[in-house]
Amino acid sequence: MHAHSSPRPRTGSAVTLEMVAARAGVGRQTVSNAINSPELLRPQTLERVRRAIDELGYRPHRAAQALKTRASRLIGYGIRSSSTGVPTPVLDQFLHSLSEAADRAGYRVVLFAVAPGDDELTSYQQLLDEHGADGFVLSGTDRGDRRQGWLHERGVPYVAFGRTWSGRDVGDWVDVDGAAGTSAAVRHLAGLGHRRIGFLGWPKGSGVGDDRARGWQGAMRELGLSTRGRRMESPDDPERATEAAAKLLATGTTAVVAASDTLALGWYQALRRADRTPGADAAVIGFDDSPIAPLLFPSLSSLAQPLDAVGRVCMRLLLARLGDPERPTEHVLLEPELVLRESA
Amino acid sequence: MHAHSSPRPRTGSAVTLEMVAARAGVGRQTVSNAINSPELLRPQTLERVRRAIDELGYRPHRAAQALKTRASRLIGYGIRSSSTGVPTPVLDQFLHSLSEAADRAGYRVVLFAVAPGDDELTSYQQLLDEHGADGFVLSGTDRGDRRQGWLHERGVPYVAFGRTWSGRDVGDWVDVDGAAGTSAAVRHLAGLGHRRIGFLGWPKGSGVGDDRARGWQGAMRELGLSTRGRRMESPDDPERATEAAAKLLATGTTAVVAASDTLALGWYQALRRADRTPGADAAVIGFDDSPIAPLLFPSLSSLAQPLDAVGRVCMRLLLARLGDPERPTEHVLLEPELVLRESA
DNA sequence: ACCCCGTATTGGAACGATCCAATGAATGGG
DNA sequence: CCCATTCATTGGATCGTTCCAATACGGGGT
Repeated sequence: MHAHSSPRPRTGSAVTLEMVAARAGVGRQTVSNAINSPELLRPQTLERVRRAIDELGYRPHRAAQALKTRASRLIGYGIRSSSTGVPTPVLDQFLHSLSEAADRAGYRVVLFAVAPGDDELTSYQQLLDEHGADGFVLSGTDRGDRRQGWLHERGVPYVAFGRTWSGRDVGDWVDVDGAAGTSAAVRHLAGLGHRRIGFLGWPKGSGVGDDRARGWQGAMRELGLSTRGRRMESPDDPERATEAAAKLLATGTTAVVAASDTLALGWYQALRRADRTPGADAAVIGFDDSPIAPLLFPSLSSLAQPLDAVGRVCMRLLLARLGDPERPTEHVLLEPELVLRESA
Repeated sequence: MHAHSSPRPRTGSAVTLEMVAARAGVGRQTVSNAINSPELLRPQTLERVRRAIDELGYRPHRAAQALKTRASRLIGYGIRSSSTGVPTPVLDQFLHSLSEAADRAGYRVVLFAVAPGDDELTSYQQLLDEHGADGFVLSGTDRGDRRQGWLHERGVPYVAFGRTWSGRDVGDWVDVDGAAGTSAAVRHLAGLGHRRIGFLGWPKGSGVGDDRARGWQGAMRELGLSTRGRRMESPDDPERATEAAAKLLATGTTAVVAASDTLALGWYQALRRADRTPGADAAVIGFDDSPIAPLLFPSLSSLAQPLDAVGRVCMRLLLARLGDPERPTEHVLLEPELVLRESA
């Protein structure tokens, strides 16, 4: 067993194609081919070049490649300026898987600050003009989002995490099927014997929220259960959510599906004020499986968005689009996973 | 009032220096100078060139710049592979402010996946060899972290969010002063009349945790309060935290400073089991001000890390280092902010 | 009028990769 | 044995910028 330190040379990073070529005793282009079209080389030559490459620790200079091939192998991810108040949600794990998937394909994710307000598009324009990205990933699309249309018009490759909520449905997207999630939640609660299942949602008008409401509604109908008076709305705020939950409780609702974990917490609090506790006889299922869910007492069942998968699929669609700008658009809906804990 | 659409031309992004030069009727280099050293031009020429630049919507091609200047104007941020289990914490807001600060300085943050395990350093090596980043930002430094030493040896510019917990203290870093935070928390609780103030911490050996414990200890001593039997340890897990908190409660502890919000939740739960409720007579202050803090009932007071500031300062130090590799290293400690809510 | 000097402006060369057309080597058929 | 044909390999030109050395310009001093 040899020494622990890797045998690979930690050469100073000024190795060029030409140097590798000299070492291997071949021409410059042959080395390039060894990397990009190995099938062109005679096996024996290939072997010799490959040895030279890793003896010298050669890596192609990305800027030089980008300049010649007109492709930066960078994917832009615009993060909206914090001055808009709310930072982009759940971005963490999504970015993680996105950038891992990108790496596997030889791409990288580059973050850029998006100017708030009217001219958020100029940030995209700028990155494009600079050739600073080959394509984009959007997230947090909402009604009236101009980015999809804008990018589409210009034929810029992109994928959105989140469907097109307004305007024509253009471009590739990946989204989580909120309706399928809430629908599964309803069926689970019904399986536990609940009949008076309510929905705690956001005010109508938000694409995401309405989608989640629809799943509850659909499942209730299929099961032959009445939805009358079982739907309450509240902004995503604990105090208001508690009030809305209290109203549901007053109508004899025994279980609730919530559009977010925050709203689910409203149900917790409403129960507590009524001197009851969440669980078998007063169940609740939240949405997003935020880090708080397992920490609550009792721990909160919730619908987890498959963010890892979303990231991977986004990158798959984007790469396909980069490879063939003319291919038909593709939409992918992924199902959230019902994570069962004590609250249901 | 003119039409809403911006008057700036949305030119296809193939504008080069040469084209601008032709339009302005000057030489190629003059345009370059207009951008990089405007003081060299006669005001009149400068004006003419500038007009040509934005008539054509010119932006320098970053790859070409990078190739010639040997600087990519990209900052690498390695995110560890998810297969290690826990995703990097609190990364969200930090990345946000980091990348905004970078943008303001004409830099951008590029994410790269770090191979887990032994050879995480090869990911850094690779990015360097490719000239894919001019410097790095690290976060989540812990004991036995080899990255700092490795980068330092090679003279690679970097900043760490998190001090060097082991080995020689090398390189620039920015960190949050955990001790100052817990110390402020103790003083606040003492100001409310508490005398038997406990500490709920992580097992000894983690740099961050020990630091937070130290602040509590120091403040207690200064106030002439005894710490005997008032410190309990638990991993960051609700159930175990509850047990530890229960022990503190049993010794008559009336207020607790916790090393994390999760641990603080343990105190909540211990109280609840004893049929009491967090608040004036049984206070607690958490750490990190996670999103859950305001959602709890009662809402949790917590020490918020100034992540926006950390991001900005990281970028400031890194830019300074990039500008002058020989400058003395700089360390910045920022104080967390005590966010008071119902629990204290 | 001449020369000189500083300021303003210029085009060639280079960064390190890939594209392309051309060359050299090897194979096979007549 | 030679030429045609394929296969393997090569060096020149190029991407768009900046560095560099050289040139053109405009006065001021003698």
